[in-house]
Amino acid sequence: MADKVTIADVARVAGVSRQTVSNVLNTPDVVRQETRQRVLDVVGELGYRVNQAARQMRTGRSRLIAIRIDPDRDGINGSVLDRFLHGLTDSAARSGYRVLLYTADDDRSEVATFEDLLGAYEPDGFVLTGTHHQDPRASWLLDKGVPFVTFGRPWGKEAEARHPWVDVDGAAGTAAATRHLLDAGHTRIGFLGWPSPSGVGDDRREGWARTLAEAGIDHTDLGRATSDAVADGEAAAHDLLGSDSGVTALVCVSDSLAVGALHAARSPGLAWRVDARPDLPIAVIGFDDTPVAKAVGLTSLSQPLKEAAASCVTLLARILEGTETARASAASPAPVLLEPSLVVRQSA
Amino acid sequence: MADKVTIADVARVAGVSRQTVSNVLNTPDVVRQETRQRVLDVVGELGYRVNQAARQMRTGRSRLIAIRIDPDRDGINGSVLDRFLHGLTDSAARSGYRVLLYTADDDRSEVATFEDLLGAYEPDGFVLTGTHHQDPRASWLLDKGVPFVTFGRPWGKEAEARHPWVDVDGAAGTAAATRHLLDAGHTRIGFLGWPSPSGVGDDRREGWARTLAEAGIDHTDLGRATSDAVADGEAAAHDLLGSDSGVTALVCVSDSLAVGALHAARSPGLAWRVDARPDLPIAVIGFDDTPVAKAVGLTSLSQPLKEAAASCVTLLARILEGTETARASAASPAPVLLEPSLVVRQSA
DNA sequence: TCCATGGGTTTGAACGTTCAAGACGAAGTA
DNA sequence: TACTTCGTCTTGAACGTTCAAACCCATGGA
Repeated sequence: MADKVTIADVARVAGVSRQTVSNVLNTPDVVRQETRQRVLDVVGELGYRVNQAARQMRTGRSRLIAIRIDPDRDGINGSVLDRFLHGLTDSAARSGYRVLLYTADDDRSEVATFEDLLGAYEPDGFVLTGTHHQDPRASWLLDKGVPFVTFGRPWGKEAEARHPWVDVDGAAGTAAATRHLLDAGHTRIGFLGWPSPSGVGDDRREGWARTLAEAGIDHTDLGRATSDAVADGEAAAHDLLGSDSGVTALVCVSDSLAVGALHAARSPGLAWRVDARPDLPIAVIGFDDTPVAKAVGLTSLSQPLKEAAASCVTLLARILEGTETARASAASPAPVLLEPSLVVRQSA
Repeated sequence: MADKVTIADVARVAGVSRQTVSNVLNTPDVVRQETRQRVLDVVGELGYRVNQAARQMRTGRSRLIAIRIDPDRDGINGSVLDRFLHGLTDSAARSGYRVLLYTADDDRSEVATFEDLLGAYEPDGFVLTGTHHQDPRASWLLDKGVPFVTFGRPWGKEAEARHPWVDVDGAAGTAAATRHLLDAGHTRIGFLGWPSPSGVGDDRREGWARTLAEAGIDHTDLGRATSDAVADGEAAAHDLLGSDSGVTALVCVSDSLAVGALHAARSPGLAWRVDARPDLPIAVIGFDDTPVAKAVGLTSLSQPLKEAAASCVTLLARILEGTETARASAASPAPVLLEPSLVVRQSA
């Protein structure tokens, strides 16, 4: 029973032509103040809303931003994307865009989905997450001239400046965490990370290594690398804490590994460590400030996801609102690098 | 540089009319086999994809399903929606639909968003989550004749049969959990829930109460109600375990409360309980099988979110594909009630 | 007086698709 | 033979919007 008010209805009631109504909505400055007001009144009165499909057909702009929603890999980190997505939807709406979801199992099928979407729904732009070395998705979009922003910097060096991106400074985060531990009196501070090469993982490791180096502490053999599962974190932490490295604190690349490390630190087999330094209980810091961290009292680094999402929208909108020429030329907006913040809880 | 292949291009190359191409795609049976094949070949060759905007303008169907993405209230439960959303996007794609996101702070603003979306993007249907008593959203959509499905049954009795819904049987879940505890030898089994009235909360409480009653156990004073936060769960569990109720196990309405209960059960102040029955360590079972549950070894009830999402899409698609008559008449498809499954971990 | 200027408005056309109606030939029926 | 039916295909028109161009009228300068 929806009445379906069209621009022609508004025009008729307001006693003007279709085009004038269109002008009131799109380029108000070319319409006489008096007429403009009259039209706006009628628009409100009839509850007119511009039909996207028709507008899109004429202008080629859908006001749609597409983003992929991941299957939560192994649970814990899932909520990060969730929060980012919420921020994105919110910011996009404020800029007059809506968010369209899609899924894909790997890069190849994601590119196939690009083609599908561009052919059918014609989203104005994409937001890519989880960028990695030699990411074929970015190059494909660049190649086709499709506007996009990545949440995650381009890890391949050469592609660096070729598209806009937003990222969180992982190294700055782990550096802050390491300083926090140094301030608490720890000197032998270990790191639980992911195997290299991993853009995100290497970045986070570097902040820890740099900070220890600055403090004049040799970090040789204080690092471990493993895949991102709680059990792996526990094993690696056991290995590190059980050795004669003297480690009393751990910075971890993720909350998953940190939760594992916490288990290890509290395990009976390592009770002697606690007895050895009762003034310095083993400290653990995670990354991402997931709900799990909150639940188990894990100190962790929180990413400003809302801001990151807002930046993505801002950058994308800037490209989309830019002239065709500006879009074609490679003048992509400056990247945005945000700082995570340390949320201190019981674990450190 | 995208070529933008239209139906006219395909028609020209294949040597037929626009309409024939359209028929090949929409009603293949009216086209001669030979012609059909020729057209399909050209479609593949040129990489033609039907333009949604144009199709939508003509047919009034957008092939878009809208759903709200919540701000994760307080963390732990957030990932439930996340997983549901992924399943929804996946199932929708298989049925030829895409998922459009929106946000809203409360029911009123959500209804306002309905109007906005229906006026502009014209989604074919909505999926509502978090249904509750006297939900104004469902009535508004019913009123306007907009197709929708709710994930969560209608809790107001009278509205019961008026729209299709999908839900997970909370009572069946807590009943299974309670039986699991009974089988393990527990008899004094407590329940940590939310204050009544709460559709979901009352339903889950009922499964516990019923099962105890069936086992001939009086559950008076074995239940507690509190808001959904870890600290609240801990306090309530303390209260219940500390009393002389003899409680040795807890079924909880959510993982948040269960995590709190776990803390309480392990707290030094209650060590005497463990000593009293060393054969029966205090058991805790949560609800939702969140990443937190997995991380802390909490036994929990897992909702079949993928199936739930698939059912939502199926029901919605059935309405949308139905004839106009069927849509107008109140013959809404039968509701779907799915069973959660118990994931057993260390805590019970 | 005539023409150029420019602000404000209107008119036709087009975007790509599908609906409704019709055209055409072959085959069946009276 | 003529009329109907059927399968296959084609032709205008329409969905609601915006672009491009034209129109109208008041103003001002030559």
